[in-house]
Amino acid sequence: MNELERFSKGLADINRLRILNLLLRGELCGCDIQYVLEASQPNVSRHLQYLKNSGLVQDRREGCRVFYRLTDTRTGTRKLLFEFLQLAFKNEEPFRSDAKKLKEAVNDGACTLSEITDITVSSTSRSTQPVRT
Amino acid sequence: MNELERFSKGLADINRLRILNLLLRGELCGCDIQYVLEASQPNVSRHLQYLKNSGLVQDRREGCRVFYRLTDTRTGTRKLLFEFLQLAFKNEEPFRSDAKKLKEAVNDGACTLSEITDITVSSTSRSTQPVRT
DNA sequence: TATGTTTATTCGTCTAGGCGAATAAACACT
DNA sequence: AGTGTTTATTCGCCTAGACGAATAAACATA
Repeated sequence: MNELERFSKGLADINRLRILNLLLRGELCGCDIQYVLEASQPNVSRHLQYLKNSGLVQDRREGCRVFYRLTDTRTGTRKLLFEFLQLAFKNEEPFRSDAKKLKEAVNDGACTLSEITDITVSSTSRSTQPVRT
Repeated sequence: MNELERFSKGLADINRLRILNLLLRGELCGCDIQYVLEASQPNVSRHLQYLKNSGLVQDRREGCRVFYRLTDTRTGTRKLLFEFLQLAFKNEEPFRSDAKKLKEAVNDGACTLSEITDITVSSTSRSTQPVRT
């Protein structure tokens, strides 16, 4: 399967689009994604694996958490794709409310957010321990 | 289903991507699309219906032929999407060879091509009758 | 070792959507 | 009416992929 086809199939689900929308704001751990999407844990995990296999997302383990981030947003087809998505997400639901909810979660002390691009976060809002169960 | 999701599902098949690649060159009738893709007639027709339902393609009947074209490439999310696709198709197979084959078909006297954007066509190459069975 | 947290996988189930063969439908032309 | 061209749909079949429940696995820490 060629690259563009893999990317396109990666986008072909509303939950995966919502995840990409969140990851455009920076690296996130699985539990925060799950919190924003209000989806089941296996659901979020499965879609994250699908996105990894599509070549759109990478991950990194840190203790018992896994952090997910977009793959190489600076070159090639992915760069163009992420630029398109950034604009397409901007004014459509549920992407707007998801972004809002993510911002509030971060302010409430969500797991972690490195490299915030689109929303402003005070440095005191970061914690190593989550506030939610 | 929201607009971005419909568009994304519209892209999630290699034959539909190949069709969009051709339609980026201009309006085309079904038989020419079928000729370039070397797919079965029901296959091409089904994917064209899917693209119509996704809101990416429109059609227009003219006699016993139906001509397909991209929907409103000049505004909103579609404009951005088609700009992305135009670049993404540029250097990847099978989109390059499809474009080449389309160009040759047009020079050989394919059905019709209005509004050529990417390839040059001599005015004498257009005919109302197809050369192929 | 025992417990809690986070993530991944397996299982069974279901639906969307892929395919070609065959048929129908729309249209042109004689 | 009859024939040919082009497009759409139906049929039966099959696979990919969606889902939650349950379980396993990875890790931290008491």
